[in-house]
Amino acid sequence: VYVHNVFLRCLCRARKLGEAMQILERMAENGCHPDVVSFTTVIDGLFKVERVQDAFELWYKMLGLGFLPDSVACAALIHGLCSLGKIDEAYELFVKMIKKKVVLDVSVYNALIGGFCKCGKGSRAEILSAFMERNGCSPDVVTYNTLINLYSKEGRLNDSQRLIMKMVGKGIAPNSYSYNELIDGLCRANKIDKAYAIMCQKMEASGLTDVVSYNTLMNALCKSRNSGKAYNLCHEMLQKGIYPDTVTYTTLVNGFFRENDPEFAVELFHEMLGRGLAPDAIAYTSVIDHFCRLDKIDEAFDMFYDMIRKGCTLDVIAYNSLMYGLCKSFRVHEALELFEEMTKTGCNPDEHTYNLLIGGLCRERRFINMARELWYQMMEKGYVL
RNA sequence: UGUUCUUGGUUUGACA
Repeated sequence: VYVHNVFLRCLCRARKLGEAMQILERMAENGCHPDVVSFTTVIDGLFKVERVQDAFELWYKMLGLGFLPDSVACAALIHGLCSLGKIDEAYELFVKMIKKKVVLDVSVYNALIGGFCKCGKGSRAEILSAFMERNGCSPDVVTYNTLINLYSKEGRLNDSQRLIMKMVGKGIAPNSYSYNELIDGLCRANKIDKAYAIMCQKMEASGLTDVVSYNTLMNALCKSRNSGKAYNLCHEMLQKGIYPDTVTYTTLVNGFFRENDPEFAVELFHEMLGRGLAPDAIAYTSVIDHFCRLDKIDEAFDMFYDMIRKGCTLDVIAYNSLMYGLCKSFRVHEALELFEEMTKTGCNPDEHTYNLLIGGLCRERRFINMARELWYQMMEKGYVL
């Protein structure tokens, strides 16, 4: 079963859910009966490719076979729903569980608290974290981190710091997530020096500084047009034995493109390849986007094909970037072809897609009717121009 | 062997 489960996980991570489901079906025939772990793995995988319906069917199938979902399975279900914006359904399930007097694990609470945070209902997240205590479930480091992140994103830096003090007081040691979230909050409030100080003083002391800490600082520097300073941090991190990753490079590449140094940006991209770091969809899209802005559509397309060749999943942002570039170069027609393609491949257009296409179509009088058509389509989906 | 928390990519406008 272990081997099968590991294999299932691999398939899910490669987004091969069809195969994963087949394997799951056939396991019993091969005399290897799937367990809760097998089901949870695939259910989680289905959510990650947004197949809610299938995930639910598998969940009920699991129940039907007499399996009792454990806390990990419950958390996976709740989180899956939340990650697709179905917070109300997640909450309903949660309430049902409470009513049945099921003893909920801290990770189930955490999943729901995170869901509330993500959809902008921070106050409900706070309420829930207070509720869990009363219900006999103590918050753990993840609970605290979830709230620290919330506060940091909302700019409530004092609350973030207060929470770190509080967890220490309760004997829960803050980890790198806790501090990285705080650092990120400080950076977003333009307090980069303070963020750096905390990294050096608090994190360094407990060996918590990691690549994410540096990436966070470097991103802040790049955003404030100090990409050079960000780049210099590379040396410092290497001295500490922390190695730049794909995120580091992507951050810098974007920084230098934005500061009108495309040559160095491209050089960094190649340096990344040279170090054996595989660019992901975000790294590719960044370069594609900047090439488009520089009217280097052909180079952008080269990257796009490269990205496909490497098996990166083309997401809505990748399509949007390229379509934007095409519109900008008055190649609206090709943009519309891509639009069709993305719809066919099951990549759903978002608000940005419609805005950019309509913007592109309006630039030429002859396309004005098509613009109108898209506008109606957009409104049907509940987007606003 | 499975779940929950942190960093990087896309649209338009207003003001200056």
